[in-house]
Amino acid sequence: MIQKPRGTRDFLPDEMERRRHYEGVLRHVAETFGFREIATPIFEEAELFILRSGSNILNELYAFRDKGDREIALRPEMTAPAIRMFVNSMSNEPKPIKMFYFGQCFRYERPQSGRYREFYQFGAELIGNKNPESDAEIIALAASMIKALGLRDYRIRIGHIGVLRQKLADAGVPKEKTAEILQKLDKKLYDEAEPILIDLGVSDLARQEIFDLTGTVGGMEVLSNVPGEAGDYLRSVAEILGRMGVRDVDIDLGVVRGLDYYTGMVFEAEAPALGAEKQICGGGSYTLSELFGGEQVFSTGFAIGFDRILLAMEKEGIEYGLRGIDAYVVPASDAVRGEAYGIVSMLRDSGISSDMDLMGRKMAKAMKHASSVGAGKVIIVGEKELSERSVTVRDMSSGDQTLIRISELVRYLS
RNA sequence: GCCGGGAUAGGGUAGCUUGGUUAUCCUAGGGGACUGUGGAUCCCCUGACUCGGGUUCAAAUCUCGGUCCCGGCCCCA
Repeated sequence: MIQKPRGTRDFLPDEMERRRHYEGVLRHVAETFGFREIATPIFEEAELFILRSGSNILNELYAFRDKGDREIALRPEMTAPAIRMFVNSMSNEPKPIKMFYFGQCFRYERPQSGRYREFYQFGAELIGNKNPESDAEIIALAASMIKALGLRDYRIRIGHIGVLRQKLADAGVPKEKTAEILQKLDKKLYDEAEPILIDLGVSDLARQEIFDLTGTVGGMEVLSNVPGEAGDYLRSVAEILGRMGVRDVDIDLGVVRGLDYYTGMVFEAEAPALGAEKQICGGGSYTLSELFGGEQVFSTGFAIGFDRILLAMEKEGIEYGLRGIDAYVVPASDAVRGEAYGIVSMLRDSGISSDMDLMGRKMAKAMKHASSVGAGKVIIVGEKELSERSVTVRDMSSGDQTLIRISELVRYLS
């Protein structure tokens, strides 16, 4: 038997219906914020992703050479393709450009809980300007999406990469060491960061300031302790979020994100119930367009790990009720089967989802089947009813039955 | 890439320690009883030891390797 490749999944109809439903919830929220959907290719020139993330990502990329000798990679994320698209074809559109996307991405990693080689991301990018308004808008969108899904236990943490980078530079940390230190700080591994800083000759005072900064965690009020431009900036973001009624966010200046290209505000959301792979959303402000041959344009965006957030919802016991089918048409005998085809067809033409027995089952078995496919109503087509140009409509949850004229059926079921 | 735990019908499981009849039970699916009414009962049927090698008279069971899954580490754009 052929198995599916490692780290991939099949989605059976029940699961797919649930996924499509929540995907629709996310789309809807994005649209209410004035974002419009885009789609980009599932594969791109590998170079695109290397430009964004550095050549070390090649290890985790599904990359191959195609028949035309091109270096191709399955997309590992969708920010770079979105910005490439912007540079290629949207750079003269009125700003800000608000776009969102949903689709699968691929990473060659060891699969574990909430981590797959083929996974789904829902993301949004706001291209236009670097200002608190844009950042607040993006955070508000992310917060609204998570809320709309019904997830309860999660935290959104907002930080600012600029402050920390500046601080490290001022303290004399060379550029090539910055990433390593930021990585330690991101995980709050102060014990491991300290000796590196000492080696680099960073003073006691500067080290203390760095640790204090990354340790600035809490509600919006902790921002009053943050000096300088970044402090003012985040206070503006917080102010706008407050006006928008976004409450479920915290400040954590230790949020660092992995990448060099983030320029200012960064944020993450996590669902603690997920364990090791608990991050459900990540984003921030950045510039990428200049890397892809365009002018430098400031953007801010985020991506939600769709699979993870669904997993978190499942762990919280949030259940999705399957829709089932509106009507199931059951001929009472083979003699009236022909009439039943006409009725099911009439219902379908009117937009009422309907099905009928294709297995040649007798009535009792057909009823049973109607029940197992979640039919709301069963339309019993029998000789007795037909003689009055009617059918019997049985409500499957109550068991009540009514005689309805065929000419009235569509109206009755609508 | 590293450490650990797993894999028995479509789903969930017993059996494995101590190798030995036709591999257990539940559920699902198909058919039938009920001759025009589902979620009830009864009967029948379908359907599994992850794959490959080794040990053995004999392997679901012991052993080695592959594959996949799960928990964690690394990484996480």
